[in-house]
Amino acid sequence: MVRRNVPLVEQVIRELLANIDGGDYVLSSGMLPSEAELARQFSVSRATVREALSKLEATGVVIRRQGIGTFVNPFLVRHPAALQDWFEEAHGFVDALRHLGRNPDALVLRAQVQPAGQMAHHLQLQDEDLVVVVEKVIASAGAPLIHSVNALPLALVSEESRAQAAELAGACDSTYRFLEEYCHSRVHHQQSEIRAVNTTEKLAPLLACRPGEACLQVEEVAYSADLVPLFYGLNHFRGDTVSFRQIRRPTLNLTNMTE
Amino acid sequence: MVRRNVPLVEQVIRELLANIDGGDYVLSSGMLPSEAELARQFSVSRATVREALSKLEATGVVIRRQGIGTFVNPFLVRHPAALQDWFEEAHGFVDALRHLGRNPDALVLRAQVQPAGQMAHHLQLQDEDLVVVVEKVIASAGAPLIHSVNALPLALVSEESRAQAAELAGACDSTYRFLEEYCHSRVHHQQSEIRAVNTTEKLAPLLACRPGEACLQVEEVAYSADLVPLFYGLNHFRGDTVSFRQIRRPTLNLTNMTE
DNA sequence: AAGTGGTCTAGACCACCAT
DNA sequence: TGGTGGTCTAGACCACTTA
Repeated sequence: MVRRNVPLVEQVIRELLANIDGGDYVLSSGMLPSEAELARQFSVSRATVREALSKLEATGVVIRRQGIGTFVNPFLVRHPAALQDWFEEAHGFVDALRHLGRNPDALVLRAQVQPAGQMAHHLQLQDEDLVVVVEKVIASAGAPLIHSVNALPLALVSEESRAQAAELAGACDSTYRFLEEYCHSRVHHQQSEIRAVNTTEKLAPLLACRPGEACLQVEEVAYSADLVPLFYGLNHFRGDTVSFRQIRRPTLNLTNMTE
Repeated sequence: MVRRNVPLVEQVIRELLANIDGGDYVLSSGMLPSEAELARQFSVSRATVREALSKLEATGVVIRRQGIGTFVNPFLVRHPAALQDWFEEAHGFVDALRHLGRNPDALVLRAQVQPAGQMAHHLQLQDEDLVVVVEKVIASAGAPLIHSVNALPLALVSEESRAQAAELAGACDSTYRFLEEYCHSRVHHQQSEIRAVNTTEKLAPLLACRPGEACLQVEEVAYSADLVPLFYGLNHFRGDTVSFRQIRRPTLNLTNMTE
């Protein structure tokens, strides 16, 4: 059942990524062939090549300089992990840690169905609507790194799985995977709020640190493409061992018209 | 001396933003006119309209849904501040706070020229190379919110300003502005590392909080388009009053080919 | 002057969603 | 079925950088 219709742009992106990973371009000062040349190589129009390069530029893989050329982002070559950074892609922490070369274990503390309560408004639900809650600790090399609580509206779970939702969710090592598997939904974007807080008495033993130690709190809501809230998450990261790396770029770089 | 050649795409973006701000589209379920219709209205090709919409989509202003239409992001309507969020645009904290409706004051504690020392490697300098250092506290409504130390290579400062670099930098309320004004450089992107730390004895009085309180530490290096490090910054945010909001999206959403 | 990326056009067809 | 956004083309000219 291979009914595919892979867009040309995507094929071009794959080719380019493969060549970059293969080091073909990096050798010669990191410069890629010109857009016209790539269009010839791939037998596509220049517009298609440009579309592909735009996406690669948006993710920070390449850097384009007018009048000069397109280059592989040298920062990527030095820190290849940055590409799969949690902040760059909307994926789970477990995946992110795996990409970073760590070997994470997830310990599920709790997986149950309960009323949404305080989390209701984040998910646009009523207080008494049911959600699937999974609480877990993610550890690497025996040391706990992250404590997370995720809540997902029970109504999203497909009917045939709804009865065993808690068990299935507890067995799944990522909320994202659970959504795709049992809810037929994909995360389109995610809104996060990041704060620094002092570890509470309750949380400290779970993160194996002293109460009062600084930790990062990330509160997030994931949405589908049609803006339905998919899940709410409250995560705490050990401050001394976890940090976020992020590359920010001005996306809407309008020229200054006042003069 | 108004030598402008504003790209059509940019003019279209401005028009669209103005209409969105004016609420023209929001009324009718938030849907924008179709791409073909906009092309007619602005007398440009559909490709130009699409380019403009792509940029607006990348910044989260609009959401496009195939087969349906393009919509103003309803989240923006509810939280208009998110658009100018510090995390979305590579601009200074002072600007960001102003956009958020607060009225920030910057108190300069120190503005001097000194050897780069430990900051050298972030800026790709030698330890003894000189940098312009500005230390300040940013407060809103009398309460300190942010403590920041920024260091910028003296070599970047244009020759005629170099002698008074420290004074000029201290007088400038944003490193970004200083770079544009006296270094003829623009920030292209910025790499940040975000951690949670406990406030030190030294820092606490500057942020008017108790030692040990959790605060957000953001360490960042700004680069020009040609990857020259422009400045290094070490910032501390009061944990109880400041939080970062961020919208993350998977930028490179390749379809799964394994099947 | 030659080569690069940046902008723009006019037109075509496809995939998706509503009705 | 008709309208929407998604993909793609071929060709043109401009702006910028380097030599």
